[in-house]
Amino acid sequence: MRHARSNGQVIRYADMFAAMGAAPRLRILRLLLAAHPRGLVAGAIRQRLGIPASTLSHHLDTLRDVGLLRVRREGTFLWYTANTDSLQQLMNFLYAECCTRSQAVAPDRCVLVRQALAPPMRKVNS
Amino acid sequence: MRHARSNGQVIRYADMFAAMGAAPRLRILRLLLAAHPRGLVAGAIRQRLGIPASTLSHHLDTLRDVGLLRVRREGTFLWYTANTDSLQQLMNFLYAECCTRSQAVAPDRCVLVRQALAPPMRKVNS
DNA sequence: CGCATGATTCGATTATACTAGAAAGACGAA
DNA sequence: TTCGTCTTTCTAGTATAATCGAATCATGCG
Repeated sequence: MRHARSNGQVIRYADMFAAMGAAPRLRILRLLLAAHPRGLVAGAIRQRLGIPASTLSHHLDTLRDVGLLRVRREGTFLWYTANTDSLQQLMNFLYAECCTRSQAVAPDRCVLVRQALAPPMRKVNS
Repeated sequence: MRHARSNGQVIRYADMFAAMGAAPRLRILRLLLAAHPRGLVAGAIRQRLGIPASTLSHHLDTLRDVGLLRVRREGTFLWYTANTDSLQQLMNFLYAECCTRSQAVAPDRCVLVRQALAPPMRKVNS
């Protein structure tokens, strides 16, 4: 049944949106994207955002549970990185819903498409 | 202070993600996008998704509060439509974080860019 | 007005999420 | 092994969200 899968997909993306739907977690994600692909150790995130360690750990868990983060250990440090595959899927889902399945948002009004279509910028002095 | 604004923007997008972060609401949004630009009356959404009227009303409120929905009255009916401006901003935020501010996701791995770059499909018989 | 219909608000319950101090686990170095 | 550091789990309190029946509001019609 094709519908069952599509149903599960909606739940999956809803979970991802929910994980991003809290300011502390969205900030974490932004930080990790800016630090990509190296990522950051938990302590560095804690220090930059001023979040208590236990609170941060739960937020990282939430993001990891939905597949938005990956983690690898290096000695006593845990390196967190954004999972770009998931983010890509999420963007494509959003684009599909808004611009493909419907014409709600015209494709050429998305930054991505505008950039792809635009002639390369000329660098200007000063 | 530039930081304050960026801070507020993060909160705004987090709120939008949170609103989409529940399966019933994401389904509502999908439905309204598919029905764009006409939208749907509340009763039609209720019937299609099988949600009790009062529950649905709260979900619609949540989506409207963050600016993802618009509503207009026509007689006793309330027509709900997706707010494409907000969705566009949200997509562009996501793209900026993933592909511009960082190179986490290569721009050409986004459906949008691929579509814009690809040569037009040739229509095939049968 | 009196009534029917569409939709929201009220009221209440239940469930889930957020937060964070304290304790415990994991690892490396001496 | 003992210690120190990094991080997570435990525990618990508070807050917010989800749900839905009943009551209410809004509108149009006869």
